[in-house]
Amino acid sequence: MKATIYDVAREAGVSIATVSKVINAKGKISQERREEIFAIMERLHYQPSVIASALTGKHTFTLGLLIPDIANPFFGEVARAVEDRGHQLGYSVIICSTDNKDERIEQYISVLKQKRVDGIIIGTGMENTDILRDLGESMPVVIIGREVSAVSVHTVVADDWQGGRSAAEHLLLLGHRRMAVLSESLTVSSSRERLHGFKQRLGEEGVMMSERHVRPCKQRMEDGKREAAALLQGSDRPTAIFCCNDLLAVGALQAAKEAGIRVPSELSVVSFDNTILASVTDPPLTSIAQPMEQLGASAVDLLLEQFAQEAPTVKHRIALRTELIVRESTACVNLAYPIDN
Amino acid sequence: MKATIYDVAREAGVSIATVSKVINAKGKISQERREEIFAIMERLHYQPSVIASALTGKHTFTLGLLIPDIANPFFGEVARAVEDRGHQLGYSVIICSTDNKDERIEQYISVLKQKRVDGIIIGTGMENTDILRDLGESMPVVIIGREVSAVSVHTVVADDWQGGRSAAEHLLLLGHRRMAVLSESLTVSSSRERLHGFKQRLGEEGVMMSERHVRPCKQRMEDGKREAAALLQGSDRPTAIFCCNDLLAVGALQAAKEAGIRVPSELSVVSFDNTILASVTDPPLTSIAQPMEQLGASAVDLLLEQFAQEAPTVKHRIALRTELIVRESTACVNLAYPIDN
DNA sequence: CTGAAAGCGCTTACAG
DNA sequence: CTGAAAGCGCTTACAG
Repeated sequence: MKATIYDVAREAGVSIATVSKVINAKGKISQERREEIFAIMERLHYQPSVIASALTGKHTFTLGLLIPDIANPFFGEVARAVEDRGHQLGYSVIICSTDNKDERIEQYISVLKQKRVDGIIIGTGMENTDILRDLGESMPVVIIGREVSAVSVHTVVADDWQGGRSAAEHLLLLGHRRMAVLSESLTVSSSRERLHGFKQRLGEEGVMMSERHVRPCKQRMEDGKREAAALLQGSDRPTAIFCCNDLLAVGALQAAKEAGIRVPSELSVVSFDNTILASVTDPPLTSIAQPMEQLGASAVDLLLEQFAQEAPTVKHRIALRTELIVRESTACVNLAYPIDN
Repeated sequence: MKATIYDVAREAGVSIATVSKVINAKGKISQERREEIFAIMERLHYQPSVIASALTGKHTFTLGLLIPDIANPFFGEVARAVEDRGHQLGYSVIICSTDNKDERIEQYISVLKQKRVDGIIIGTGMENTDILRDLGESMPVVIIGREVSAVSVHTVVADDWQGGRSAAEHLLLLGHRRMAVLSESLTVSSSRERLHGFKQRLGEEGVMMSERHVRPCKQRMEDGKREAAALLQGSDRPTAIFCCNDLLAVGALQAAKEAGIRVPSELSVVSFDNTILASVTDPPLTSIAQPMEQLGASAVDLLLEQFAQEAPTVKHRIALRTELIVRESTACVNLAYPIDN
């Protein structure tokens, strides 16, 4: 049988209260006793039960992580960062892939509450933000990777606006003037910000994009491919496309290939996220890197911070800088290739 | 405050035992009482505490999943499958990325034990298999994706041997005779099996591979690239390479590109796993697909099965069929390109 | 510095 | 069909 605190106490000839104190480094216990008790715990392979101590009001040392899909490389990397920071600090993480479905979200939240997790990190989209509001009132929460302005919670995001600007900046420097954007759904704040930053930077140089050059897509690769194909057959074909995530950029690459348009000599492509996908395509993608490690780590820190304070405090919003990673999908506008038919 | 079983009992004018029985559908409770109590639970938003019921000897409804790295797309997909099957059956999963380090493995196992998870799925490599043996004796365990023959535990794997044969078969049909392999570390059983199946099928057609055409690599892409580059500069350059995972194949593609060798016209590449990476490269990779969903689901089923039976039973070993997915990285040996210098 | 006792929110024989 | 009571393995005032 597994040893309990009673076994340790009996063996040491003390009360379980004393053992509990040495385990938790509370109260004053004489040095000798402490060492003796540690020795006994070791000998009996005693491991305190997290279950029992959680029931007594302490933490479960478990966190919930809600994301759209753990199989998506971007969220996989974020999850790894959350896991690592949590592990360092003594917390485990339960993964919850929601597919952005409110129903799954509510199911998962209900389970996490029943398991009394200490806090929840939310990286998933949802229709009904009331879910979030209620949740935020009943336990520590932090949102990662997006804004939900309707609700007041701690938030950590990449600086999407600045990322969009960097993408524009890079392309402008390469001489591009006729550009297009493959964006995600514009109901997502991060997509809006990326687009906004991109357009704004263009505007500063007097460069305008026609509305039909801005194409919102669903998350998937095929969508990116289809929209990019449409973009590439117009007579005012863009010389550069800014894609709001790596998957979309892969689609753009494929569309260009099918249309017989070479990247980067005839078309530059900049993507966003810089997941492993960006380094695997041909050509490898120039991409705006999100600091996924920091994103995950900060989210955990912000969450644990809330355990400490009793009163609800002002909600933080952390925006982390993105970084332009130049690979081979971008080049100077090449005038040798006429772009007007 | 959150409602407890006492609140429900008081409200219903019954004992907590009765409430407990209706929650767990145990014993005989009159239909009326049952319905009345359900109504009250609903009204009070009562949710039973998993913590408390776990302490009383019941399940925690939580599983541990040990894998090398959740950020690796292959394991991301497996994790998603495990999560989904678990969720269906009422279980949550805690992710544990081990980096294949025994130290991390032991830390995680210790945490999982303290949290009294109901079982552990192991998809990670380890040096010291004693860890596994001990673990298997103290709680339900299933190994996924590899064999650890030294220890008797339930196992679910892809049929790696058959997968290796399929790869060989495909290449033979395309007329290839001079082939090479980029394998993972041969200490991993699945790699050995893939290689073995591949060689064996070749042998059946009287095709031999020289020893220097079999190159074990570490997991990483750069490794694959370096080894492939070495392979491609010999005078007896292979016309086809079988890569034991997608990442290695990406490396091979890159090496070929740098050497100015075209895929598939001058070199065919077959990979293994069929993760998202295989569909994103240029050309997209012909790959031996592992049934990742089934792998995950079967692992969960095999684990839960163990909760039912008291006595340790014969250990199962499930090998799931792989499937050849033909994309554009393979083609007939092209005699137009002389391969001998 | 140490311990007795109550309590966390449940489940499970057992008795009626 | 229903309930009283013990117990799961801890922590926490409180008293000494």
